[in-house]
Amino acid sequence: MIKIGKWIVTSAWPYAHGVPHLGNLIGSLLSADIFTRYLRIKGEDAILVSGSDEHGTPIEVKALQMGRDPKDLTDEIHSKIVNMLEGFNIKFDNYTRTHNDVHIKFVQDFYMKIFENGHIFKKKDKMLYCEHDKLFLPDRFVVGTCPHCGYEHARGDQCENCGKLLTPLELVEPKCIVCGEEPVVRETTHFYFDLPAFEERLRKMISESETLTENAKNFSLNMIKEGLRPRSITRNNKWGIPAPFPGAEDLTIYVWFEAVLGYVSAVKEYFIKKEGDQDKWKEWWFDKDTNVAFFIGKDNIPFHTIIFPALLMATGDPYTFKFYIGATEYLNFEGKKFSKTHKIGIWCDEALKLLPPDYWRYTLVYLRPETRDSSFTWEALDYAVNEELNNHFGNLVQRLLTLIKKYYGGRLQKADVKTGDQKEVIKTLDEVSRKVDRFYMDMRFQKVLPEVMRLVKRANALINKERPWEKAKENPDLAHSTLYTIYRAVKAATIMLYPIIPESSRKILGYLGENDEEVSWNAMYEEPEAVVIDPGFKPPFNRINIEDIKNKLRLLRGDVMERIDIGYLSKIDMRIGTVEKAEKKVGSKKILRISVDIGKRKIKVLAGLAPYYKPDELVGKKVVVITNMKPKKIIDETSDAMLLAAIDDKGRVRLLTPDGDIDNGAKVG
RNA sequence: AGCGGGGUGGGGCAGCCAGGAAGCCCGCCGGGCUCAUAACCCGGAGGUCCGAGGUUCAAAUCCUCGCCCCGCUACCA
Repeated sequence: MIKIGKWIVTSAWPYAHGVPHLGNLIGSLLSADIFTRYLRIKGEDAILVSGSDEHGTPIEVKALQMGRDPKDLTDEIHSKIVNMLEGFNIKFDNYTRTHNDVHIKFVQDFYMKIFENGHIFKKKDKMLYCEHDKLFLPDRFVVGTCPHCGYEHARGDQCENCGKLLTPLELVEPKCIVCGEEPVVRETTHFYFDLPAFEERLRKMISESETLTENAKNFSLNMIKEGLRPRSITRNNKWGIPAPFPGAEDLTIYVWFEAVLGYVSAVKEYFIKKEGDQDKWKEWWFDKDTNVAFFIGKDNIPFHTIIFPALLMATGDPYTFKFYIGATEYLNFEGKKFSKTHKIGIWCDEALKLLPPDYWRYTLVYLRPETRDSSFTWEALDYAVNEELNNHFGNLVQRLLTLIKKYYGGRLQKADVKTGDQKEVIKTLDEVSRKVDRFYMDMRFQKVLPEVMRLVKRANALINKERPWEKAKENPDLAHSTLYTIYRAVKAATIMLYPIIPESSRKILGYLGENDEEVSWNAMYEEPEAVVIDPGFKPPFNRINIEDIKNKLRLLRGDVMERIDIGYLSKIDMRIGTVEKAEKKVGSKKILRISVDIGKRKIKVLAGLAPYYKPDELVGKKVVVITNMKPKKIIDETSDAMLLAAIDDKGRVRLLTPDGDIDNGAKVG
């Protein structure tokens, strides 16, 4: 295998004022994880770093409103994000934060160096200042009347009504968004980065880049053509990294210009923590052959193609510019933008309470907005998980394992391909793996899925056509080679999906008898002499019910569930009954077999109450029974009804019982 | 306004750069199979490829004009 060199993989730093939503996840953090996993199974040397971006006005204001210390607030949110990453199996080598000593010192030294190199200058500016909150107000913290159309709720940067771009000073009757009072104009001095000085070098760097996409290049070159402007790099915030320049005692570095340097400082911190080496990071960042992959949203492209490189250039240090930008468009939620205030969307912490991480990871890749905005829909989740992951892929795995276990005692010797159809499957495997390899390298993860599915479907078709369950007796050689071919296809599909669904892939590889910790891309081309499967295999995925998940989400949020009408309720026949007999079902830990007298007849219920009630406690108790449930088979016998019980968050279970005496058979409603 | 993306059977998309019989997935209709989680496989119906004009032996694909959708636009994180 050809090694491409060292890789630094990073993602946009989540802003620490809340837990990211599914759109943030696929755009940056998850994509970076997938790419890194891909590089590693290909044998590449990669480190994955990112962190929480915790400075800046929004957090300062939020803390102010909550009466909390900003650090205290970001501590909390940072740890939530860390938990969330763990939950989604997103494994960073260093997931850090901007309020840490290594970063703070790095940023100050970095800007001091640029300052000494003469690329930073001072300029006086007029800004709105809120005397009540003692805060300079950035664009979006001011609202007022639009001078063009008279719209009263125009924001400081743009009027949503007429679309014109504004500056806060143009607003008629401006108001502070925090307290509503009218701010005053104040003069402040800020430090500016001389971006235009780098126009030529940037143009050269971008147009000569062999790693940036056409799209990113054109977009960036266009901006340079329109002319770059100096950018102010300081703010009046208290919550931030103090600007190191002489005469900048009251200023902090503007978050944008500070957080990006985390890409470098997080690598530095990684090597300090790992090897105690202060300078090892330079072997990575100062190596012209080190590849740097950024996973960001589309709005962030110029920052990574223009501003960040210009800053690196300004230091005079030999930074690598072998940049790969994996920019995504936006993921919307059922056609609308994610919005916390309008409760549109799903947030990562909620998502983990609803489904296993791999189900989300697969669905998010399925929806990954690579060429245009896409939209999360419940139908897409349903399709991705139930059809593709479960019915096609999961079921194929289950079929293969069952066939090997049933007809070959769990051990399959190597076999050569025997039929044209088997040959076709292997040919598909080769084709698909080549394409998938390219898609990963080109950061087109979404395209991986239909390709792998093509192989999976071919494999399913081969089983149907060659009928190994019947040929195992009449033509064992044929059945044998069919199964070995399927085995190769399944293993290949599993490895190709590993970066996307790592937990499940590892599990499946374990079932297939691959017990290595390290997953390797090349293993998919190997043909072991014998395959010994794990006899304890289980279906790798389960079908999900979308309505249940929606309801679970409503419960999580404390929302009311879907409204139903009275007719719906009247279909449920609930009766009062008395428990007549109760006994533990043999061979089950949880199930009790209960007979309930409901007046005119007796009814049998199998209920999972053993952990909560002793059989004797139940006898004689008045309970509520749903008598018209469809019979449900539990283990080896059927249950004809259901008892109503309540369960709380602590996992306690209590049966419902009527208040006072009432006859058995009384209708509940 | 500027820049970018897009308009292809009921829905979602590929194909367009390097013109040559319109493809994939879902849905729908019909059939097969029972190894597999009512899962799997096969077949069928269904399209003025936004409109108009042009280039060409040949255009979804190239050119011109127009219509319609969506996103981005840097001292916002």
